[in-house]
Amino acid sequence: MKHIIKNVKIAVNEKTYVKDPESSDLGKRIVEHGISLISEMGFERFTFRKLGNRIGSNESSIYRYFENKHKFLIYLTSWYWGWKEYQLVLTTNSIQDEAVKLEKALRVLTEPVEEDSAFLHIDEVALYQIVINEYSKSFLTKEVDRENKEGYFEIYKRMVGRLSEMIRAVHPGYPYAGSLASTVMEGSLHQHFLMEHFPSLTDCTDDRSLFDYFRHLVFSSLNLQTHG
Amino acid sequence: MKHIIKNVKIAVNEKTYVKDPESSDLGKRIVEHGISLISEMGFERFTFRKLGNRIGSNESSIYRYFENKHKFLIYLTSWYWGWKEYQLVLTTNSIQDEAVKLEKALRVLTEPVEEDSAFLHIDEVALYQIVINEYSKSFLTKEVDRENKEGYFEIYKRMVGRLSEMIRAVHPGYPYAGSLASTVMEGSLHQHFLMEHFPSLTDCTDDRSLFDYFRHLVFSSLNLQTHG
DNA sequence: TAGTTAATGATAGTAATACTATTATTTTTG
DNA sequence: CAAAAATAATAGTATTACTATCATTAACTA
Repeated sequence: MKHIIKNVKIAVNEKTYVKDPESSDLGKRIVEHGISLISEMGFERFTFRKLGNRIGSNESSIYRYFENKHKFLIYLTSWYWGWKEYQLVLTTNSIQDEAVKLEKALRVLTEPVEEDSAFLHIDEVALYQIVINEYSKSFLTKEVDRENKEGYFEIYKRMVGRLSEMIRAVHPGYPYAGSLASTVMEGSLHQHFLMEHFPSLTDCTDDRSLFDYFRHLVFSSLNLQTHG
Repeated sequence: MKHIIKNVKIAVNEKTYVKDPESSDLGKRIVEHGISLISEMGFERFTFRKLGNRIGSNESSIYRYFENKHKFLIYLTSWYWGWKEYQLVLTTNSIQDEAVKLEKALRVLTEPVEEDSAFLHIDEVALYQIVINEYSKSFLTKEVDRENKEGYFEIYKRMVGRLSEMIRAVHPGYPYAGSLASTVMEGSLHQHFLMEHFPSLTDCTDDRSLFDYFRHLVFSSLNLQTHG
């Protein structure tokens, strides 16, 4: 991913952290090794104590950055969606043809995640694995309504909104733009998971076929031929 | 739900329990109140100790039925999918027209869950809420491959298989029958969740529109008009 | 440069969780 | 009625998810 603007910072809801991890070296190491630890051992087994050990720092210091591991997960996944949104806007912005724009958006959402050299302490590929395996856990909770009110899922929601706008632009009369957009967003993560763990439940074998599937799904829903 | 055959028992993988909860009164009370407790407080906050307190029984007794709460969740959700599969087979079996059959299958998957008087100790409506809110957590783990090998997700997989068969029967040349089937299975739970917690991300407002959305999605993917 | 403040680290402690083990009591069954 | 099976009671362990306090180090300021 190449950036036009240098020194971009992905903005994440300030309520997800106690102290901005971007503001210090320790904060960045928490994020960096938090990503690797969660992707290695999974969110359930991950603890701040283990993370402290890994970075040679103290559990209590991590609590000064994040209230608990749930908030930490929301921080990380929000960062991911903010980063993806940035890519989405950047790649689709200049496209005039609405169908081509929508197709490009689907490509951004399904294509393999690559390292972004603009954020040295963040391993986007590992973070993507976390999003695939853990993102649902951030909202499948009893606190979801309160946390939603507090804005923890704003970026994701904005992204679904952008995608449904693009769908509506291609076919203004289609009545399920929001549902289709959220199906694609969630579905692409799910199909990725199935590719890795339940290959018999999907026909997708790589990112290319994943894209083809969703392109076909969306464009036939909109009664259009694909542009590939 | 009316049953043709009386005394049906939903078969769940025996490895999910230590002792079959259907085999005793205590077992049934564990299942009955386990469902209500999990749906009330969510899976994270649910513990065997709390369940023991609620049913006036002992924590250690519950461990004689289920190894841990994760296995308990897999038991409950497997039961749900087994029950749904039974309905799916029963309602679609006699239908000759493949498109009508597929449509009926989508209806079974999206229609509101009703109490089934054949299983007195199971509150299917509450169980459906558990499936919506917690099912993903049963496979989004680091143990998923081992547990998949041990057959914990067989019923769900069989159900996706049945649905993809129906899709293929309607349109043999369609190359994404498995992906479409798994998208519908997971997507219908997800859209239900969105209806309750993120209404701005979906156009579905009730089970009727949920069905309409998925019918349109599936049938336009297969280049067919709907039969409604 | 000393003094203050801020950041981090070390240590301890608590309540709850997720169990295991042992023994006692009750219920079922032959 | 005795033996076996099921359940209950109690206790105990390691870990988790924190909170609190105090010590140390780094940074910045008068």
